[in-house]
Amino acid sequence: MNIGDAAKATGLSPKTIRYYESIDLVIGDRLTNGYRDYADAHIHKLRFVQRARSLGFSIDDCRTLLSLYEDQNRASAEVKNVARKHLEEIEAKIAELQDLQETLSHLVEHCAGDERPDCPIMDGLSGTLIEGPKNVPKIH
Amino acid sequence: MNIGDAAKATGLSPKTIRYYESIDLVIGDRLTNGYRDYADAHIHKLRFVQRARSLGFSIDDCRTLLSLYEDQNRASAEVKNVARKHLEEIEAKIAELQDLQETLSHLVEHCAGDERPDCPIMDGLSGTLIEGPKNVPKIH
DNA sequence: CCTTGACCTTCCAGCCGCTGGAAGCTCCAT
DNA sequence: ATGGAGCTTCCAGCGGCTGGAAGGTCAAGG
Repeated sequence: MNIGDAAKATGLSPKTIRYYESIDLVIGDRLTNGYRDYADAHIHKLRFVQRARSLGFSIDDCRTLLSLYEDQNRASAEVKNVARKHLEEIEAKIAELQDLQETLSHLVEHCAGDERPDCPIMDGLSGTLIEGPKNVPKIH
Repeated sequence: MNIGDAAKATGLSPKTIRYYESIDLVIGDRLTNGYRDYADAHIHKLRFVQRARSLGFSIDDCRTLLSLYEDQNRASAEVKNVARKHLEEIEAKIAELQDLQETLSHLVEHCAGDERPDCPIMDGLSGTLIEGPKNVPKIH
């Protein structure tokens, strides 16, 4: 199976599959013409990574999870640790965003939103009303 | 006021202040020795940006907000639009993360987390249990 | 047999918002 | 005069891809 079909089978883009190879995450075979070739085992791994990524696991976590996936003798505790740590990060992130949401929604609610220049949002940003979280979140 | 003091006064790092200059966001004066020099107006702008960033506004939003900040005749509606749009992004992000949280916490809860290899988390990642969001979030 | 076009290959650059580090300059206190 | 702190510029790297250029390969149709 060449990379285009592998892409369709996994929900990843060919670019992403090549990228995963370049970082030694999932490496397919090669045909004599230089084309990549993916067997079922590769497809399973790629799909595994796709799912882990869609749950927000980092590439590094995926690496760990893949090696546990391959390991017949793994302890489920190891998997659970990785997942729980990630879950905690997500929960922390949610809390952080909820803080922002609260501050912002207060500001937005109190802004008339008309043609006049007076604006509590601007006042908030100019003044010392805001004591937000230290780490600025990124929205993507 | 040189860049180090400006950094202390604004909560930004000197690096960040230089970066903001490099992207034409906030530009200070220069002394004859080449050192940057910041007056009160610059400090206010930098602090404004610092607060906007800590609320999660993008640099581009900051650019817009700064120009509204400078504009005596702005309509508060314009500010409100920027803020509301950002608020909506935050809310969308929260919803997305809550989806992940739910999926992940189910998986984690059902994993024994002992020395045996059987693991519902792995089953979830290998199988088709997960139909997560399309856009993978980033946690930072 | 030749062309077309879809696929494949590699490599380099860019996204965001900084941050680290190197190399070199200036200033101030001793 | 010297040392060290702080300033300057420039380049590279973080994560996780994505876009695009330049070129090789393959299968179908004329």
